[in-house]
Amino acid sequence: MNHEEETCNTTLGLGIGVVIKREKPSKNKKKGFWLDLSLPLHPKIEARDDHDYKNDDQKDDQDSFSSKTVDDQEERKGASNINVSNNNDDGSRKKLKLTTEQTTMLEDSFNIHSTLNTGQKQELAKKLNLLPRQIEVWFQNRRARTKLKQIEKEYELLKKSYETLNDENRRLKIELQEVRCSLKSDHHHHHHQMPLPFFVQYTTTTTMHHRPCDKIGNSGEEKKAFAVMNGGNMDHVRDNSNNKNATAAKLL
DNA sequence: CAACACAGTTGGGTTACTTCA
DNA sequence: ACTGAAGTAACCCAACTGTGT
Repeated sequence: MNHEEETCNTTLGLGIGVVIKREKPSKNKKKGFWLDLSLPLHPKIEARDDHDYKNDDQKDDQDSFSSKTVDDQEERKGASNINVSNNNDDGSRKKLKLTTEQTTMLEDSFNIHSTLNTGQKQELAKKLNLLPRQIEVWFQNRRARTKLKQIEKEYELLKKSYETLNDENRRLKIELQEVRCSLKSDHHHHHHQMPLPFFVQYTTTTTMHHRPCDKIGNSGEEKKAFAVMNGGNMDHVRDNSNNKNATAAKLL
């Protein structure tokens, strides 16, 4: 198309006509006739915009079903397949819906191997009466879906794990608060030391210069909780019962 | 350079839901 | 209050583009 023709094609007119409105067919939508008074100011451009073609070369690609590979082009020559025609009469993109049988076979094949070599692709395409390119695209999309689902699963697991730790952290903070209160009142009224729970030192920021492992209690429960606070690592858990009372004194 | 994988995007089709006459 | 048509948002998925290997 020449440039002048394209830029000058802006006619203005007044008219009335019956237009069949293009709508997506739907089960709950009935077809009908529409009286449309709207007038495209630039029909040629509008028609192009519908399909979002960036240039003529790309349009050509679309028309040839993006058959980039020799395989596909060869395949197309002899194809009498309805799936091969990619565009509607009005130029809009046709959406292929794979049959249940095709999907089942593709799924079965995907379960065996998530990627295909050229031979397998050709064979499957022949079996399903599709283009190798369509097989390729299906496998790409299928891998993407699998990956997405995997990521979603991992996200849920991490979220659960985070919530559990958060709850535990909140619980321990409350417990610490209670212990501190009782210790303070004991110290004030009776002037003698009480044994401190193992975790006191690790949940306060004032005593972090001490190695955590030196202040941990000796019971199984204490060790486990300490490991949780250290990301599940039990390596630093060791006998330190001797330090507990001294730690309590320091804290006060 | 061809072939391929992958991430991201586009657009057609479907479905569930809402609004309104 | 009920019903059906129409509008819309959300979703799915085939197909595409761009990039890297």
